[in-house]
Amino acid sequence: MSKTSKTQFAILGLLSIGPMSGYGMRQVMQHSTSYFWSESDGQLYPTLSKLAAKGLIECKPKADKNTRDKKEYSITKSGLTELKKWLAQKPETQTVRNELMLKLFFSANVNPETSIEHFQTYRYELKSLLNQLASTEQQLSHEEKQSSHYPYWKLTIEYGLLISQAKMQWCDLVIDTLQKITSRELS
Amino acid sequence: MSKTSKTQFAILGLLSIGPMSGYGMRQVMQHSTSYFWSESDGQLYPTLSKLAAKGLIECKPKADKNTRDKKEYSITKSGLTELKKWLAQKPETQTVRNELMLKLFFSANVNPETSIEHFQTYRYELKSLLNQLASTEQQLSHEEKQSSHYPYWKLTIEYGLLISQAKMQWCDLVIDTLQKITSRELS
DNA sequence: TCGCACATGTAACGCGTTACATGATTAC
DNA sequence: GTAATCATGTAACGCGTTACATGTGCGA
Repeated sequence: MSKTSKTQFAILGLLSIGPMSGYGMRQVMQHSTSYFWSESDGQLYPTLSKLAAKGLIECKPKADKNTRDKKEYSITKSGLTELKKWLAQKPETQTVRNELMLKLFFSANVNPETSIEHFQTYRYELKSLLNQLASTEQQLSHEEKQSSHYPYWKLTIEYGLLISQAKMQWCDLVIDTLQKITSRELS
Repeated sequence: MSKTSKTQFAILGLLSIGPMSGYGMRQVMQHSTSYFWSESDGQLYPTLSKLAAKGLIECKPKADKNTRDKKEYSITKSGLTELKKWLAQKPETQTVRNELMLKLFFSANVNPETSIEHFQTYRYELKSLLNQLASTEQQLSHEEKQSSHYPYWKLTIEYGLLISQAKMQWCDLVIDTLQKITSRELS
């Protein structure tokens, strides 16, 4: 049943915040949602055209300034209705595919040192995500505190922080366990 | 670069544990890895044929008993080499797409009650996953303690437990925050 | 003037899900 | 006898990524 692409709703959602260009959407997603949602160009631009054709969004080419190719989109009434309809529906529980976990599950086939390296890299990646989230949280509490979106955005950041911290703790457990296997193998 | 399907490695990995039928793989995945990895029939069976054609796995039709259609596969030497090669490679950091989070991010557009319902459902789902993981952990410590896979399988379960608990705590935070918004709106 | 960020799009291609198709065996 | 489980497969279809294509404006 997960047939219909969610790209359209990601776009409608972003435009519910305010008018924006396709490029602007990419920027926002890269800086704010990348740890739980992202879109590629190949999805984004064609979907913008489709939504405009359906009348869910409108395009106002910025001819007023200096006629760059820039296209600014905004959400229409029917677009907002569609978005609200989707938001009211129960989120589908998606099938997960975590390669790191799949590898760990079969890692009895390789020496523990190999796995330890992977997890040290992973730990480092988690750390930089945590730093990034912390600075986004700071920024948010300064710039958006009055917005109706604020509590919701704050909750998503909270998710990122809590889950990443939990993953990091688990990472430490993994590294510790694997190191014990190594020393047991040596003795 | 994430072009090559990981289905083949999931299969090779399962066969590194022991000989198994396609159906058997489905069972194992459903019971042991579904919270971090799953395969659909449409991926599984064609990939089995491809791997057999490449000589990475072998098929021994169980003609000895009562000639059911059952096919038992086992991994070959070159298959094991391929698996180890993959395990040694750094896991790719995959792009995440979490619909629950995407909805939350835009939920200022709907009333908080709607979101609260979604999160109560989600919380319930997390709870049953936790129960399932706890019983799997019990089973594992009784049946597989001697296996070289044991520490690795235990770590994956630990992941499931820790992350699900963190998600549940966050869930409580979300529900609590949304309820405060509701009561503020009423006053 | 060179390279980067801005800015929009298209085409190819493989992946993965869903639904369909088929049939045997077992338990009630 | 009939429903559920065991068991294997195929075909259609859309989704999403990657790479390609193109061009502007700006700062070093």
